[in-house]
Amino acid sequence: MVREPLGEEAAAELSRMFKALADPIRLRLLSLIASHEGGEACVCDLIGPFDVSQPTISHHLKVLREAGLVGSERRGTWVYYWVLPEALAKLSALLEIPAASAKALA
Amino acid sequence: MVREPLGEEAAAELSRMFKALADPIRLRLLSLIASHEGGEACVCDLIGPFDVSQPTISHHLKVLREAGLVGSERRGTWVYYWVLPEALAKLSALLEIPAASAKALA
DNA sequence: GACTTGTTTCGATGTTTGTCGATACAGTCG
DNA sequence: CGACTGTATCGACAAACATCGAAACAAGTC
Repeated sequence: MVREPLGEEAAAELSRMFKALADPIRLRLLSLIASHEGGEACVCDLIGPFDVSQPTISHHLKVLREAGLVGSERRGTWVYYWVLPEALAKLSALLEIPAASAKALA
Repeated sequence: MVREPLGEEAAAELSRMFKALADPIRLRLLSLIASHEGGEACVCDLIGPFDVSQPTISHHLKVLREAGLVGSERRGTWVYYWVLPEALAKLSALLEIPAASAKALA
């Protein structure tokens, strides 16, 4: 982010991922999934903690899935979700601003 | 994010910051500012690269400012913007998922 | 003070997003 | 097969957002 001025296409793709994170419910969902034992959680684990309806949770999970932040799979009756660490790592790396480029140290 | 299931208030605050990043123009603005020499840039430097009107750029800068991602100051005729590294570092740290919590390694 | 340039705010408009209830689909168990 | 549980999709609606042009504001110059 500091070295390259970030081309239009790259910015468009990254903004899609950040957009998926730009909702408190989706952030909490992601956190619930990541902190769940085994690194995965079924939808039934994810509905209780929220005040919104089940279809709404399902919608948010779809947004996370289409953004490439989580994977999912049906196993029998339940659908399980897990975090895709590479995607988060990509965003995390982007936001690491070398101290040398901060204004105060320039 | 992995250890704590991320409380409602924390999620709300973080989602506000991610929302500011959830737009390709704002990502490119941030990148332009961060990569500009001296770590800061005046608005006049930030208009050229985009196809949108100048008020729209000003609006996006306001969003970044209110999200606490950049600081700004008027110096004579021009207004300068710079990145606030602590804010980005906070988000970056949040997205660092320890490998141990990935599904495959659980 | 009047003019000019750089920047922000305002009001309006079309689009996107979050949410819901109703419904459809998938799998399990009698 | 039929009933039941878990999950996803659909259609609708209200709220939020990106964008623009016009207008206001700020600082410098004549």
